[in-house]
Amino acid sequence: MYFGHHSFKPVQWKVIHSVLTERRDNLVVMATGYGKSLCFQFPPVYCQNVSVVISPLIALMEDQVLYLQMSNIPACFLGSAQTKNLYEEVKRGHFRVVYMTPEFCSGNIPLLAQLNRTVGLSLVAVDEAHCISQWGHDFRSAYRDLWKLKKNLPGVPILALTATASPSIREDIVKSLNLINPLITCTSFDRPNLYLDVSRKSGDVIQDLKQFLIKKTGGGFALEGSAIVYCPSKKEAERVTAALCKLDIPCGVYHAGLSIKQRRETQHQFMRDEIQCVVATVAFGMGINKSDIRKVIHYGAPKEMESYYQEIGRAGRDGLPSACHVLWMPGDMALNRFILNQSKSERFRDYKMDMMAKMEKYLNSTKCRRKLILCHFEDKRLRKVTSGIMGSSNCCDNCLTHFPQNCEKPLYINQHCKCFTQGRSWLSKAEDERHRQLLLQPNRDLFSRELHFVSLHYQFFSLFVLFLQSELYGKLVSERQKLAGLRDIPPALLATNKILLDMAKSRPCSISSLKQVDGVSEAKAAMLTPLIDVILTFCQTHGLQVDDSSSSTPPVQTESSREYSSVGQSLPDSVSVTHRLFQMEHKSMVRHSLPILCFNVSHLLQAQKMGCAVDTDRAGLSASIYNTIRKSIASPPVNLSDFKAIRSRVPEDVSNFLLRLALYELQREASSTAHHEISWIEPLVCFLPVTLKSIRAFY
DNA sequence: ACACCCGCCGTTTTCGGCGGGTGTGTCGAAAAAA
Repeated sequence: MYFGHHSFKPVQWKVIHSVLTERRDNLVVMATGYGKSLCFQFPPVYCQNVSVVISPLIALMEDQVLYLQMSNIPACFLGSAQTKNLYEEVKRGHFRVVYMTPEFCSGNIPLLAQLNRTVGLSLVAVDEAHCISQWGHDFRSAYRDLWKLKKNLPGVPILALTATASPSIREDIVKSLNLINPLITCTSFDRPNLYLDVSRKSGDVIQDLKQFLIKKTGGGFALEGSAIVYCPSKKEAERVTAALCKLDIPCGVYHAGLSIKQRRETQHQFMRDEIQCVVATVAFGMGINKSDIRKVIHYGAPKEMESYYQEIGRAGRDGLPSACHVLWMPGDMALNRFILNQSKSERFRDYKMDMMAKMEKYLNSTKCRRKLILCHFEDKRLRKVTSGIMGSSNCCDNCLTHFPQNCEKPLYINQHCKCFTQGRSWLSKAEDERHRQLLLQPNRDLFSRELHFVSLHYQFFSLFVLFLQSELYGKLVSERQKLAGLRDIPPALLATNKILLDMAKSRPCSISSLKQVDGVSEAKAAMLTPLIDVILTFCQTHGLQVDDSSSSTPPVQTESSREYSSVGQSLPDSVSVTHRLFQMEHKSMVRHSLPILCFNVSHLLQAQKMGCAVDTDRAGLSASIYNTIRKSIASPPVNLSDFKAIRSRVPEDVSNFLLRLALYELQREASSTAHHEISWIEPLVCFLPVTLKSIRAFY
């Protein structure tokens, strides 16, 4: 099986089905990361013939060929950069997928026709089809010649694919390629894990960018995760690079003024995480297939919504939270205008000026940025895409109304929240293994703040509960790095972060269970075998069960995991972890502290409710408190499930947590079957061995 | 349209102001040059 454990997503299946059964033309507008490649890679493998894929960039083709070869699918590319003579092999049908540039394609239509007669073409795919409209007028006239395909290969379905196309561009694509009655498929343009914001720049690079940097303990600055900084000109890119280098941030520069060798080197270093940041012009674009980019910063106004969306689309492809910042000043528009004025075609110029005006409107807008972007791309006749978008603190600067404008959210928390002052000092100490214990003091202010703020903290602290999982994830990442280094390929090509995350969750311990992970093919599974050893060692050390999800292989249990699972078989992961820490590992809790959302002790209550033993005395429920509670609800008698009524009778200094703990005990005593939902629990402070890496990996 | 560089001027020696000139993004193919 070539594609391993791939369940087709509905849209992928719809497209593939229409190509295979109806031989119909398709226009596919598919969100980044949805998997549009599968639409043209699967049919030729299934039909045992060949797909021709038109792609604008040689680097892009090289990447995809490498990826397919790793999955044991024969693939190649044809064009001026191809040094080998592959024509005979192509004609013999040796390759399933043949990539080519539009220039090569329009000059070699007879080759395609011959291929169709001998081997059979399952389809011709035009990848990055927005190039037809975006560049077609000016530079890539070859894209405009692709109408020849339909004329010369009448029976072959044409598949136009893109991740960025507004309705007018979609129309242009259909017209330019001469598609006949095409099936038009659009997935949502929404990228919920991207936070968007816009602010003004001063021109002082360090002052402008410092807000996105974190201070290292030994002095100097660093970025959190990989980042791209887009600049409007080559000169500006060099200036920004120099400024970041001054701050000791490992970064590289990328623009068309550099030699191919230099550019390759920068991209290479970036893909292998040898540098944190690439400062670039728009030259650094397509083919950047790095899934863990955490930040895309535009240092200068983007030209238009299409390119902006494409550029920010490079962030957070692994689905983890990422941020996209624009820093601009009105003067930036002048350069964009100048460049546009170079164009001879008046119609083209007018169109682009229009697009630029839209961009400027976006930059100045106070409305939800996500909605603005979606409105730009969605079809007016199908106005439903934006309906599900709700403003939230994770969405954009305009939905983050209670934070000061022009201030980055995490930065704001770092600077203004007392709780995080401790967090920061812990982070700096935690570089040292011996100090990796966490005691966060509570802060009552926290609760008087708005709901968004509390939810932010919830998001942050709920990550602690996942610490074991993220610890394993960190180990898998470094092992992948090692493996990729040995093979001299980009780490993401070996396994995306998404795959590693899934592995950290399900902890596969055999090739067969590894193949159950979405996106792991037969060939990939074989290459990822060393990761299984990492998982096994980790699980043994931490007493974790392997093969957490349903798997054909029987799970291996260690001594401690058996002991553990015997008491809490059906507990959710997070509850199990809490319960184990408290009950089995005797981690201490600080009693009578003010409320803090660092560790959800409702897990303890949940565990208790599900029949697990909880040392109530150690949790703070002394005999005297227990008796006080018992007395205060005894006369007149009150329904044990009426928490509100009970709360009003019990002295205020007894926390909700202790009260609930006592109530469960009382209920158990009374053999009552009445249970009630826990709506709000005061969590307590506790020690938790969280590693630095685990927090960084998730936050 | 705008930023930036360079050289000149005036005045009086070390530098600010001014004005003119220049540069300002990207793609692959192919032909021509080295």
